[in-house]
Amino acid sequence: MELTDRKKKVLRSVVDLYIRTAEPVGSKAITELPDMNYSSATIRNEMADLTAMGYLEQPHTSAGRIPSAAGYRLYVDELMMDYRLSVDETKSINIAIEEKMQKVDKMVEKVAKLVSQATNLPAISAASRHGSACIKRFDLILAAKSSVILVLMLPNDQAVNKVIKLPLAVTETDLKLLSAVLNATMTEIPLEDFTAELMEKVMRSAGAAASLVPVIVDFTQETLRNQDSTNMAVFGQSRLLTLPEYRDVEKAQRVMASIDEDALSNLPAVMQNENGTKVIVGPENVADELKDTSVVMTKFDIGDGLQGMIGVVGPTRMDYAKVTARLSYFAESLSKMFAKPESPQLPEPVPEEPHE
Amino acid sequence: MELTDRKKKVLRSVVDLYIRTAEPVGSKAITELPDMNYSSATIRNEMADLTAMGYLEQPHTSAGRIPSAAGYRLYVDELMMDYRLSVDETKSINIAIEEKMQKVDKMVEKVAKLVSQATNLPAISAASRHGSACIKRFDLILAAKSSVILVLMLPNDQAVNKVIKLPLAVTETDLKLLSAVLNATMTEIPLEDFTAELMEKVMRSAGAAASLVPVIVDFTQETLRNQDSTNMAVFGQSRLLTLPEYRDVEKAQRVMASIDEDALSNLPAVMQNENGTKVIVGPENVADELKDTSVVMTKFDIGDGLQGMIGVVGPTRMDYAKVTARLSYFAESLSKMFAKPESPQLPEPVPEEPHE
DNA sequence: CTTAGCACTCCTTTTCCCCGAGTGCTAAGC
DNA sequence: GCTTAGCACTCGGGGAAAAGGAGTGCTAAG
Repeated sequence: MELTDRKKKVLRSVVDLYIRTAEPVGSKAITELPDMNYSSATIRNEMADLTAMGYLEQPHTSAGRIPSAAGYRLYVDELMMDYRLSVDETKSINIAIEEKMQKVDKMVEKVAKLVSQATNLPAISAASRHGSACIKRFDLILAAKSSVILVLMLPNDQAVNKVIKLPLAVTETDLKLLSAVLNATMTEIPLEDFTAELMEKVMRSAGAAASLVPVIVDFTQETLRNQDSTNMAVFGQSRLLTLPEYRDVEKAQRVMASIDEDALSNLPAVMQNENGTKVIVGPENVADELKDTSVVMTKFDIGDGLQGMIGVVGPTRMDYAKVTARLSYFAESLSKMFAKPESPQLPEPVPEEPHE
Repeated sequence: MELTDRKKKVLRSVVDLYIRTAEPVGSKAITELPDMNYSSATIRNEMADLTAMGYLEQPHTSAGRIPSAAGYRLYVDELMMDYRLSVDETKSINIAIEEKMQKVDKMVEKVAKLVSQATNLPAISAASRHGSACIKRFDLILAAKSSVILVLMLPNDQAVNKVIKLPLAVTETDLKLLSAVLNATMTEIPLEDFTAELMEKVMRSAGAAASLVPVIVDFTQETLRNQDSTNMAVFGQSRLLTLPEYRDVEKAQRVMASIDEDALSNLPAVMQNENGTKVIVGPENVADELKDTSVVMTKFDIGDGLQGMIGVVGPTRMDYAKVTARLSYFAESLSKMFAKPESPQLPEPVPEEPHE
């Protein structure tokens, strides 16, 4: 059977209405829509066809139709009208984002909260590294006779440090040498390249402070491993409960628990290879508990090799048009924000003045 | 009317049973308890008295009794039997805690998760600073001709850093001088002492690199402010939905939303002046939405002026004995864990020595 | 191809009634 | 005087039955 334009129009109407009302849509409701100059009988025939084609479902004989997963898919891919954000909406998103988000991990939490408020759905946000992290620079600071502070500089200009107690005294000159060696051999390389040979090579050229090398390498590897991990936050789970589909407590509980239990932890990885906004309709989810839950996600750029992601979780009946529009706008604004230098640069050069 | 021993015993039994069953408790159920050698009529009389005294309530005439807030209060303060943790329980808590918790903020999240799992209730955990934070040590590292890395060392050996772009070249010697000045004047002092005079004093002695001072001071203040803030995490909200009192979705939604909306953000402050475990019974909560929700909290010591707190949120009918026992054990184990030095302490900053 | 008409389905809501757990009171018993 | 057996009464919960109604598929006419 062919999917005529009229069938598409009917399908779109059914999805639109169902999104709004959460009730099965009957033929009469469709005829009452503007631009639908057919009788209910005609619509009924079309709906019967759409049901046969798998785009609609019937909860029971004497009920209206609801979209099937395939129906939603078609709707998302082809039928839904672009939702235009109102000036108010863009304004309030911008105001929300403007508030300072200093550290990336705090930012992740705040963004989740904002997105959740903007969509009235539980939101996830994450920051993860694409590609391997590396160390940009090593510094060794002599703190006292027998202890050294190791400072690792990451590509995003964050520093990680560790205090190392020494079994024997080291001179500042030793440390200079060692840090030169470290900076020459162990910077800009990914975790995988930290081989035993590399370590030996470093140790040979490390001179008096060679005994420090194993500790340093260990800590460096650990740091890189941590860097590769993803930072995720979820917010607003309770909003699920405002929706009629989650009147059923059991169902709500299952979904919320599976959100807690990291059912979504693979999303950042999934987004890696996606562009734009991705919609996962109900059964397309891998996790069983989310089979009747949809996920909409989009990514944004944090810079420094960090990849941001925001998304929401909601019922398959979710206002995809509105949600994708808002998410995209969020992502865009965030990308812009991170593109701007976050902290004010030093003021114009001032000529040194003589003083005291 | 006097609260005889028998009345207390009856009250305790009612609370115990109601905690277990979530159903109003009738006189017959009480008589069936071991150690209750009275007829149901006698118990009925006692229960009528307890109701008159305000410790019990009757949902409707022909139903059993449920404890009132006052009843729970009395139960928590005087009547409940100590719950002894089984070896299995202590073991599993210890195993859970043993997993490395490196950074304090990650730790906060993990602990919330663990507590939630151990109690089957939503858990809150927080780390907050009592008393003012300070900087333990400043380091300036010359990264390139015109950029300097500022590393602030906090008392807990965490490092915070910032890259400062310079308007003009600075020598390593300039930086040595500046960092010596900073370490001499700006370490170990709280945020409040960062006055304009202090800054001027530093600038006068800072030499060639004086233009860096404002940026450094700004960043330092910001860092200290951040340190003062409380780090909180909530986990396991969905567990509320497993309890019969939250069959009512509206109610669950209200409670969960108010947890999200920081209704609990004052808890760390409240705990400041408390010792041991604090139980807030339903209506004792300030927030209206939590009037029929109880909170149990306890604190633990992280060291370095950081105060940890863990707590759970649940129905007024909550197994206070079990929950307080588990929380206390958690707190104890965590305090112990943080008492072990995780990393060697940083020695005093040493006066600069001539080198090269 | 469209549409009015109609019989039919079956879910939802409402109503009604019964059941029984639990009560308070009274009077008898220890 | 405290305890307890007995009893009439209350009232919510639950299930069956009935009413209501939205929506369907089919047929036949336009």
